[in-house]
Amino acid sequence: MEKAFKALASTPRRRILNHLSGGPMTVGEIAAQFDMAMPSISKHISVLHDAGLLHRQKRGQEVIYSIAADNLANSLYSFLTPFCPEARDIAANRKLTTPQDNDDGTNR
Amino acid sequence: MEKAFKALASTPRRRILNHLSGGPMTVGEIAAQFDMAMPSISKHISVLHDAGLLHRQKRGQEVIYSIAADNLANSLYSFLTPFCPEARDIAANRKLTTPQDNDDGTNR
DNA sequence: CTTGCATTTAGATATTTTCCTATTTATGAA
DNA sequence: TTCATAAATAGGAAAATATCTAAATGCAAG
Repeated sequence: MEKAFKALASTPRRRILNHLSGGPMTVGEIAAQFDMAMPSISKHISVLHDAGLLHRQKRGQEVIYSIAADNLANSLYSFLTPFCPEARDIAANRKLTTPQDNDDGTNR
Repeated sequence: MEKAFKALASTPRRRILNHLSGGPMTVGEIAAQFDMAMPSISKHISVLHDAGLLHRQKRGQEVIYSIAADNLANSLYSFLTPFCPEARDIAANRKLTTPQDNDDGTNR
């Protein structure tokens, strides 16, 4: 959870997540949205992936990332629950409604 | 929201929030839980307060802080909604169930 | 095998954050 | 007023983060 919060503490990284909310994208497609050198974007993406917030899938020479919605929600909900107990309710039945949940073992 | 995420990205600050989940406390009471110099704690608290995550109330020479549960929930929920739409439901009726919501204008 | 494209890694530098000690401010009590 | 206590501010050193350019890696096509 530590990693998730660190990952979310950066505006570029939150913007990357927002772009990805439209669906899976390659690194190049993400980078095209930013006025930032490719390696910097790549680093941000890897921080998000390291935090378990992104899924990763290779297709040829491209790498496609998508939001790990489940883990994103888990991190925030489980943090929030002690302060705001009714968050538990939604956390409980989240699995029923969350859309994407594909996976990959391709860890570098 | 930027400030809230930055504030939450620190382990000591999240620990402070956890301590405060037990109820309002003075700076000294919080500091007693940490192996860290008082000014450092004071700074962490002020970062949390700046982010709107803590309420502040003076009583004599003491300053009492408490969790601004509403804003904490708001920040996280509103961020999460695009990725996890069902979060909206809980966000909508949150006001009905959230416990503490006292306020103070004492802004430094 | 060589070339080209997508992505990542390395290394350097600038900025930001963290945490300390010393000092200041604000309040209450003698 | 003077002294003591709670909290905040100031200033500085050390560590972490962000970003760049240059180089390396992985894959596919000719």
